[in-house]
Amino acid sequence: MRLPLPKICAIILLKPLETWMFTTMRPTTKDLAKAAGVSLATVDRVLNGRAGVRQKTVEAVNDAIERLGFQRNQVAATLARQRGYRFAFALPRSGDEFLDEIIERIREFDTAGRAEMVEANVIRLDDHDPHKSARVLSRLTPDEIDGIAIMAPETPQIRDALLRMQERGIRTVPFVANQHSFGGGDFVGIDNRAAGSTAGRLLARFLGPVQGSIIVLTETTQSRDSLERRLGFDAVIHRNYPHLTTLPTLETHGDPGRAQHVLRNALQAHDDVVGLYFMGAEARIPIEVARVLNATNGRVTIAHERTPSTEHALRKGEIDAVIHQDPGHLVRSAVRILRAKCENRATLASQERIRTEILIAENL
Amino acid sequence: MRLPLPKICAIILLKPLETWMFTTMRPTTKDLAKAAGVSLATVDRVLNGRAGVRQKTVEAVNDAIERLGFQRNQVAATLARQRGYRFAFALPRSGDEFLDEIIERIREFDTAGRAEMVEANVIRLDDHDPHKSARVLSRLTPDEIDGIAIMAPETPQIRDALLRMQERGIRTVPFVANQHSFGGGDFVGIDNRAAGSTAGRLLARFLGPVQGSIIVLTETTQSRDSLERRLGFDAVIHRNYPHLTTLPTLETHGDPGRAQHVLRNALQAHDDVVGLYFMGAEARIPIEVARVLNATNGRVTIAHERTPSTEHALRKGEIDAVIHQDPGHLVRSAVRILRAKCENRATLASQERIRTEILIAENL
DNA sequence: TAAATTCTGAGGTACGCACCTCAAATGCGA
DNA sequence: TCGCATTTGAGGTGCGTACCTCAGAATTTA
Repeated sequence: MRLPLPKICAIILLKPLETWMFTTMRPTTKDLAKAAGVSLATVDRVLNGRAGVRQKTVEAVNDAIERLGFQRNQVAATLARQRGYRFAFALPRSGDEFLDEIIERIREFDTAGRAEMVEANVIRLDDHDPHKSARVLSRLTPDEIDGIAIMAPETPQIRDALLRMQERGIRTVPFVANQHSFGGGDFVGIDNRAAGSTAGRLLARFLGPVQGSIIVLTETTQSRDSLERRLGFDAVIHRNYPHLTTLPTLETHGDPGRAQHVLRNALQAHDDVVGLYFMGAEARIPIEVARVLNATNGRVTIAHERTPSTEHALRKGEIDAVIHQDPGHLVRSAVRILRAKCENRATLASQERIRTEILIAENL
Repeated sequence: MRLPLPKICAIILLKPLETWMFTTMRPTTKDLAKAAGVSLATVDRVLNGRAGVRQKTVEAVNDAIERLGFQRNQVAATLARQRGYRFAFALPRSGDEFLDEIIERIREFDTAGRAEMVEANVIRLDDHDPHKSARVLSRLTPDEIDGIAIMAPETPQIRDALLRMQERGIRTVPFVANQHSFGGGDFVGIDNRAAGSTAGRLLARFLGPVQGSIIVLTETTQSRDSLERRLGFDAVIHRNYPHLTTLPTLETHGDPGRAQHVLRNALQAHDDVVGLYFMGAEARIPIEVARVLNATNGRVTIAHERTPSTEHALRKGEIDAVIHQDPGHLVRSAVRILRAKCENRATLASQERIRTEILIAENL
């Protein structure tokens, strides 16, 4: 039997150097079987949760796993599966620039992941028809797909479809927006309340002692994200900066005309506007409209998500900071979580926390 | 022969949904051999760069690779290697809190990587004895180690040791600090000039219209990192904020006593200090000293690297922002780069760029 | 106690590639 | 054209696991 911890010291002659060593041999299922006093077949049954093993035997095997420090070799396991992992990202059909970035990262990941037998896919859901979306999700079978990251509104239909998918053995994880943490505390994305707080703090710090009011502009206040960001934003401003006033949230509904209208109105109604907060994921429209109205000039402006629009505006000094979440990290984290679920492994929470990044022109 | 692109459509009945499909079969070395009209042995020779193949044959195989879109199955390749990947991080013996964080992440990675047949190791180098360090590195053989990430001063000895390691077939990558980009443009770490600029911009923005001078404190000005950060910092301040003056860099040499001395002197010599920039990786000492001297109170202060010290100071409001690079990303990126080198693959530059993060209390 | 049921073992194949050996074919120069 | 070195082919083994079958052992039930 090969023990888990025989090591060779890489630099045995250099004792004074602190170094830990490389493991040479790791116990295999064969070692496990011998240690547990059962056959390979039984070990396989236990490891893969197949039926037909007495409780006592299961415990004997688990005991041996513990004793040997056995870890399944995922490389061999993946190869033996005869098929790679197939993950999908269910995203809304209507998208913004940030969504485009995410999709590009998924494509990149898919290309790179081939060699590791991991594939990533995008499914576009009709965001205005929860029934249809739910039907699409309900049609997926474990044959086609191992796991799915979902960005979809929290309707009862979707919720139900998710539950049924999980029952069929498809792993799920809520992704970036529009979803409760659901079915086990996993969630891929930033804490939007903290993101709002960050924006608020930064806006106030950049303003310094200047007094006045702040315009808050977003696509729609209906979304959970907007709500949370607004909460975090207001909390910081109200608690710490009484000389600043936050105006009611304005909505663009994704329409440049309307955006221009509401922004112009707000600027006319309040002659003391010193800051703007573009709260939604689609900052392109607010930025363009603000450019036309010359609204950010002399005011501090903060937007969300790095996209070509925000990047350009940041470089030109039209806006002052961008609160961001890295789409590459989002994608890779989702895949890691889904894969860990497939393999019944835990994930390192610290590694999977998506950072709320602050971008200014200098650290783009 | 199996083509690379036969697909099954996951949602064939849902045409209106945009979706790309899952690849079912990928060409194997066997397919490659058939397509190139050579044997498996020859394919193997070409793929693994073994000698004894006519140029014309090599081209035929490469041609077939191109035509089929062949990608080596890294899962199978890793399994067949009969041994996992062994990577090491050569780090200075004397460390700061940030180095501790990095080491912790290496440990985490090592634990998690076991299942993927990747091991990570730490080798501590004596930073005051380049000869000894070089000797340590020179002793490493490809049997023991596949690649190494190196944080060590750029002495001729080290440089030489690195070259010889590369000749022996050990992959290397400069890591975080003290190293030129060396041998191919890879470097794991942030752009320190940009980091300095970021710090400068942020400091100035937080200060607003306030006039005065800024104290810059670091461990030693000898290091390349300090130099670059200072350059970036000064560039931003001088170009954009003429009402601010940057004072000459003060050095702590890692000594709290000395730190307190130089800081107190500087504060006494200049009664207009409005900001502090703790430029080194070890902000603990400056923070503690500043606390004793009550130096940051009423002044804007920026430090580098998230550590228990900086995190605590940020939460307490003793400092205003931290410029950070994520140690987890550093470690994983180094491993990805080393592994890609081992497998003769390219890496996605966009994925490997380490972000210069800005942390404030709200986005910790 | 016999029969039915549940559990277990032994053995196999497969995944895609790395690495090995040895014989045969090919190309080359003289 | 021969002899030699170089190049190629055929075949093998092994990595650690998944997944399969079927016979026989152990246990439970009637």
